[in-house]
Amino acid sequence: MGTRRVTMRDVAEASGVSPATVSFVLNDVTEQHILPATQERVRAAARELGYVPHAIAKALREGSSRIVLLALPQGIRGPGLDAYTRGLDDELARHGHVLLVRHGSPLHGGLESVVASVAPRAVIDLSGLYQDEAAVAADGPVTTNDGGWVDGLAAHTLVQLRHLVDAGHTSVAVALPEDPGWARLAAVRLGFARQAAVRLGLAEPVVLTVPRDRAAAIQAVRDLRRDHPGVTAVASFDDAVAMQLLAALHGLGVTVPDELAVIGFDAVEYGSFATPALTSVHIDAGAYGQRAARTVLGLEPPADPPAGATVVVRESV
Amino acid sequence: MGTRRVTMRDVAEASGVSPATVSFVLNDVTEQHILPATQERVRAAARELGYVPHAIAKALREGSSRIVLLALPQGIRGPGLDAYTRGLDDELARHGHVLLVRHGSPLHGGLESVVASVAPRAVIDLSGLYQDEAAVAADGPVTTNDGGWVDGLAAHTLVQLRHLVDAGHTSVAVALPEDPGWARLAAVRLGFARQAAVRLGLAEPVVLTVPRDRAAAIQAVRDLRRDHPGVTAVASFDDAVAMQLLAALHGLGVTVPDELAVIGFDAVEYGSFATPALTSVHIDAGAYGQRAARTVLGLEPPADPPAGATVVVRESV
DNA sequence: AGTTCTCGCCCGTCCATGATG
DNA sequence: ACATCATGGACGGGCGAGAAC
Repeated sequence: MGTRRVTMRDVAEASGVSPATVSFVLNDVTEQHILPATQERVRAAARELGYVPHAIAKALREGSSRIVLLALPQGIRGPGLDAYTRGLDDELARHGHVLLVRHGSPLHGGLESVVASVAPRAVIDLSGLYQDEAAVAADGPVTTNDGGWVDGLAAHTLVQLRHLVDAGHTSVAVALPEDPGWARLAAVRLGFARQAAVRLGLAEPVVLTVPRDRAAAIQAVRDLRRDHPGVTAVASFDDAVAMQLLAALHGLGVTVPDELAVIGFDAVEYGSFATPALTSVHIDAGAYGQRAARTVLGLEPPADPPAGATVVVRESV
Repeated sequence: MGTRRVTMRDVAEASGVSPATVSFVLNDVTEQHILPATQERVRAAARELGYVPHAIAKALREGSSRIVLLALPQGIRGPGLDAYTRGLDDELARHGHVLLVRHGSPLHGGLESVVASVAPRAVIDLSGLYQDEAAVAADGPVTTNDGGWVDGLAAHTLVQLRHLVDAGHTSVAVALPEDPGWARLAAVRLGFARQAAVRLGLAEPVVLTVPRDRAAAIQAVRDLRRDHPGVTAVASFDDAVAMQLLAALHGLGVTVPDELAVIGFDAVEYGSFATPALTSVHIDAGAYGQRAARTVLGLEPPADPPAGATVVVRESV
């Protein structure tokens, strides 16, 4: 119980040297020449005593902890983001850092106070991607040190639309969620979709906002089909929107994919349980996470751009 | 750029007192009487200089940071857990603490190294709930300082089964995921379901393990119906399993809920997009999170037990 | 020159000790 | 002698430039 923690001074005493020497040995400071014999004694003592460096003391000295903070909004999820997080974590671990996630309620004074009380080595703030409409107006760069995650979304959106083109579609709609919490990201993604349409020689995509309410969603789809009868496929913001769409189309008696094709984004597993099973875009974001890690740590990011996205072909396109 | 951070000594100098006095004032130490006029001067100086206490130094002194760490396994999600996290976060914020989440890969040496480098005030480790089968064997108490979250699951499982009983079912099955990552929690939940069955006067529930693979899932359901024709309802481990089940039943041409009713757990939004829309159990875990926060902070947890779960009635039961 | 040590620093906390009226 | 108000400085644990052997 009351056993005080083992400090460097304990190790120093046990091995008959000064704390400074212990520090040099345990940190492999090459500028400082320590007799191999001494090194051995120090290491042995450290091992025997079970010395563990005190992270807080180290952080005080170094000015920041070895934590990297990933700020995410509440309730934002998805396979792609999971992969991103994993890639980030792995690469950080490789360099002795730890990834901690802050699922930020915008309450609580926001990030600053958290950053102040954690003193992380770096912060990757993705919460700007998911702001309410008020914040959407001021659209500067969404985020910077994300390792290209947001830029990657552009490429992935291209993959999504290209699949529709490859399936023979020439006039498509883009389905966006109604939720204001997604407004910022929805706007970003819509921009990417427009760019992709241009590159693919498609007509300007029709925008379909899908309401939460089931009846309203059905109405929205009905309107789309009436106003834009030429549209034969819908590229969805994500799989949740796609599945809402599928449900609405089922309600309307529209067959998928024959009368209207639907493709999701960021393939979730449960998409395969829909009827028809949802075709979607699988995003392997691990490489982006790794890039982000190297960026925030000030290391050279890998030259080769990350691998992109692939289409998970099921039944809805 | 090179502006050194503002320290307590700067504030002391600016207000003509010693650092000690600044500390007493800013921390509202009542044992130490400081002239109100002096207090005002100190506070004014702190405000003007934009003094922010250095969290790491404080942590070094206090022995631990004001971080509470929530350890979760990779990829574990759900509305209930979200609510739990939010309740936890809110209550911690109310007491000047910060919740940080560690989405732990069991690699990276696990929690210990993270704890060592973060020195959190407390750790709530829910990762034990989601271990592989090897770890399942040694089933001690799953977790302790979770504010009753796990115990709550027992109550919620009772709500789930009770809904089936209220709908007139007398012989039910429990659907569990095949994924070994869920084995531990599945075992726990199955235990709760058995207890609930006893309390409700139901027969011992039949266990249905639902394979990932679609064809295999269909086969499993077919077997269930052949071997246990008396079973008229299935209580699912979670909504994902329930939706798999729905898909399999659709494939078999079994009508839901007439021939077989299905109820999910931890109502996800996309359950409403299934056909038929999935009836599920909504878990309001905020109060559990709050309890957990108070527990780990050493405060008195609220006497009244948290509100339970409610059934989201849609179409599948 | 080759090794090792002394000592101040990082910054906030709080006990023991003053200073003042 | 006695509150009341304020301060010096050790401490937590690791680091590393410069001094010392």
